[in-house]
Amino acid sequence: MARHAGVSPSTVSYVLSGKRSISEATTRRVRESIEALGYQPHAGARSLASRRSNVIALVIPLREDVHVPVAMRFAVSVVTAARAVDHDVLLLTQGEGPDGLRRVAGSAMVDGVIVMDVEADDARVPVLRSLDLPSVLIGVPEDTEGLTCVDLDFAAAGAACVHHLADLGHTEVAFVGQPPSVYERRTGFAERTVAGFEEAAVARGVRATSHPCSPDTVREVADTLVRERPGLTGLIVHNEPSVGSLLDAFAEHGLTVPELSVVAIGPVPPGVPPLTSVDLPAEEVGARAVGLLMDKIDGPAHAGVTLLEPRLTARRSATTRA
Amino acid sequence: MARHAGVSPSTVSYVLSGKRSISEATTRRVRESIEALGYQPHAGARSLASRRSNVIALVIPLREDVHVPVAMRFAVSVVTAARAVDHDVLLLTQGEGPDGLRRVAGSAMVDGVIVMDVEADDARVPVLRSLDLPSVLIGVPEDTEGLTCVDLDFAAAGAACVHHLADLGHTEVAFVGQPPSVYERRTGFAERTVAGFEEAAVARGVRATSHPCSPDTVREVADTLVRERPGLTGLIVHNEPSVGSLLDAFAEHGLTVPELSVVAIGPVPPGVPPLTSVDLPAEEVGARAVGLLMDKIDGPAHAGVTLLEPRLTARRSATTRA
DNA sequence: ACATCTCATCGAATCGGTTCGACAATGGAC
DNA sequence: GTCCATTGTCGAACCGATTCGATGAGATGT
Repeated sequence: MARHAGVSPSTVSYVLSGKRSISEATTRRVRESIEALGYQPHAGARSLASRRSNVIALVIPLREDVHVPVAMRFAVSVVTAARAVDHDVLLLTQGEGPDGLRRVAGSAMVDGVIVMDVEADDARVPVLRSLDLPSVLIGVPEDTEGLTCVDLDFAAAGAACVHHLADLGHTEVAFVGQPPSVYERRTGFAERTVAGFEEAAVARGVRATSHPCSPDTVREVADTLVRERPGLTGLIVHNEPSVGSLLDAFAEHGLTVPELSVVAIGPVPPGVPPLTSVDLPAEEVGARAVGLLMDKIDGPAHAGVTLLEPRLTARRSATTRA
Repeated sequence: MARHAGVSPSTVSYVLSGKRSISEATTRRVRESIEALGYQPHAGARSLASRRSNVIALVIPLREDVHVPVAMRFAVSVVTAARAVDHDVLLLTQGEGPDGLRRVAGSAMVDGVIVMDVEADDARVPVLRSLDLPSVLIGVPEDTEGLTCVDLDFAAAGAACVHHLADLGHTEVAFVGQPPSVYERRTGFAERTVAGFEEAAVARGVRATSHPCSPDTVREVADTLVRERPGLTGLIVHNEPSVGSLLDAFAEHGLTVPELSVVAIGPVPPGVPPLTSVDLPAEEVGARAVGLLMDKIDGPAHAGVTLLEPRLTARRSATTRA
């Protein structure tokens, strides 16, 4: 390569990295040779010499209770954002657990790591602390000391739904959440949503109850609500995969939207009618996570928790109550 | 590291790779040092010297019409299988298209690539041919010359469903397939399933029609079938995300399972009643793909198309017709 | 005209492994 | 006791970039 352009290897490197000034003429010659030879620097050599692999690791969950399409949106947005800053993404699954982190860190395969689906007391967090590998969590554990986290402000999201319904005049609402297992393993976002919901309900003087819900307890949950909360007029659903069948179950009891006002948290399920909802801005979260990670990779960045403000979009599945 | 164990670097390398015989005593000493120091070889240095990165690329689709959970199952099984043979997985999205392949190949980032969601006339195929990068396709394009492909035998799957229904005495069946866009871009598996279905229907003398179906045409499709195929008794659904709402739509016309016999192709949707179906063996496909890729990486392997035999599991959503 | 400074480029060291040829020690075979 | 093969280990070259100090050529100041 260098020979083809008639310059030294170091010159080529400087043309590519721009770390020293190179004359325009030389730059052109080098670029032409690059083009002509289809030259691409050897990633391994580069990472060896520069101590940068230009790869980040993404740990994705593969638990059965996480909603896969949502996880995938995060993953795709992370890849897209990473590519935009010239980085590739190595896929780690939960399978290896903390050891996977140790491995990719120890072998210098990656410059940093993004961890999804963080639990309140996550086994990977101490490992990250001990590893001095730049990392960003998507999600918020209990103890965030020294950590960099990004997430939607789920507490605010839960509260926003309550406020929306309360503003419309509702005084009897219920929250239908994630499968029980999600709460049992203390997944941050689920807990925080319920907390935000309950707090806001108290503040607004709204009668409220909350109910975990998995795909096969949908009917049960609906039955219970119809039976025990006869005055119920508002429903907040934080359970994307089940919202469809949940509304069907209510319909069988004669309760249909918008007679029953419904607000969803999460991506809007394709279906009629379109639901009033707080969207989950996966693209933004992914992009922010990558941005923060890059900051940490070059330069000692400030740790901290970034919570994205929820945005509620009214779509007429929630209506005024006298 | 080498110094800590009192041996030369090459000896360490041979202990790790096993490419030369090393005395048991030395091996033990080296292993102890590895343990004590938490030593991990530098991936870049290794790939530079050995011309092997021990990383494979996985190109995953992110089109809106592919069913994400299914794609994810493939991805996870590929990662798992790759880890089992000491390889990591680099995630590429469709975003970069063929250039992504060129990039990772040119920079020697990966030893091979697995491509998912292959179309009949896929733009990435010629690139793969030109790249001399070991590759395996999950899916089958039109021209498979020189390619290594793995997939479920979707034609056989489509046929198996027809045979199952025909064996049960059905003579009027319909096939509800993927969204129109999937056929328009000529995705291999979708085309082959319909072909297998139609062929088998002719062979068994069954009256058959096939119908693309997207989430928002579910009702339309059901209406059409009820109206135009009054004698319909058997339904084959190759559309995981919509099967639930499709059956609901039929139910509204008074046609319920198992009065209407239903056979699904794809992962069984969680719900009652459990459907008779041909499962999509994602784990096996992923593992096979990785296995074949490893063969190609070390050793000139034989190209060819591997089609996994479909397995139909009767689950009583399809019943005898007099 | 001379010292100084800047700009562009080069050479050499370095990153941390792998691999091959060489070599000493050991053990049989004759 | 010599010769040869085998086994275990080492040394050195090499993989292909990056990076830093050095250097030569011009430009600038005086």
